[in-house]
Amino acid sequence: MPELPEVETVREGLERHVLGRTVREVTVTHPRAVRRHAAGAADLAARLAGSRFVTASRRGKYLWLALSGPGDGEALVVHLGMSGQLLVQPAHAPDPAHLHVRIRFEDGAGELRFVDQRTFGGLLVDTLVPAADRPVEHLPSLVAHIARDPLDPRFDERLFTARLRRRDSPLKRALLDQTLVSGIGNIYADESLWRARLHGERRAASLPRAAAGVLLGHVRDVLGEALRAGGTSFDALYVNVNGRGGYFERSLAVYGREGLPCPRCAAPIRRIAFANRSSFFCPSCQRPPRRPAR
DNA sequence: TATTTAACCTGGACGC
DNA sequence: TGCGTCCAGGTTAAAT
Repeated sequence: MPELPEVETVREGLERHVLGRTVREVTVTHPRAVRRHAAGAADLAARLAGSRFVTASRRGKYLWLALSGPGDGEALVVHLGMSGQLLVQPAHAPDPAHLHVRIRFEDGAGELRFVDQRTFGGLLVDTLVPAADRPVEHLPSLVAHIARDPLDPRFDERLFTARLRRRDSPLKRALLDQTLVSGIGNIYADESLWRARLHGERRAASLPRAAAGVLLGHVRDVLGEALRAGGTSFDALYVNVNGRGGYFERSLAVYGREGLPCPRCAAPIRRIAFANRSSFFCPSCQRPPRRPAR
């Protein structure tokens, strides 16, 4: 399931394999994959044709390829959702299951394919606008509301801590809020909270400033380690552009480990339903708050 | 305004 | 074997 490390791994792959290449033709075989492109599949294809991909960027779990040529000032924006994959494959390779968008290039070499089993992901062409906190930086208008991620050199730690400590909501819900801090999904939220020995139901506003800083440090560590491992793969739903999965799942302490011993204290890991998700935690290391946030 | 909930979606796992 | 149900979860519109 793609979170920041997985999306960044894909971005790096795109940088290596599609930058500098000019789009010849785009074929959309599943309209849901481009549902966020309001003008429809034909318009998306027309906007991309003849344009060249010049940069591969990311904000949180969104990534985009800026265009030059006919699409100058616009970008192809991609969100992988839960199961989306961007694959660079030879044109003669058989179509994978759930292939929704195919992008062929003028050079006739390997094509870019968007594959998505659960269809939560998608593509669109969007206008680039100046970033609110740094107008010299441009990003798609769709992405403008997404906060910087903790690995971004321009991530404002003091602003994050202040905003976190104003939240009257559970800590884990705050970590998952992409307008507060981006790139963290269910897996890395659980892992970061475990490392910080904090329970996800604790009220964010109850966290002392120092503890918020420690938590952020653990978030950075978890994301950084996962990035170096090439991300986390479950059920083969996440792969990089070459179709290979990541290895970070071997390092998970709590996520998906219900009933198994906590690596720190050996207490059995518990799973609870939280915000329409599963939360995994150690009931011994991560004491539930006496008064959980709503 | 701030926060929470539900819906979107598919396929694998599981129970009967 | 076949059917029904549950579960996974990022985002956002709608509800509270």
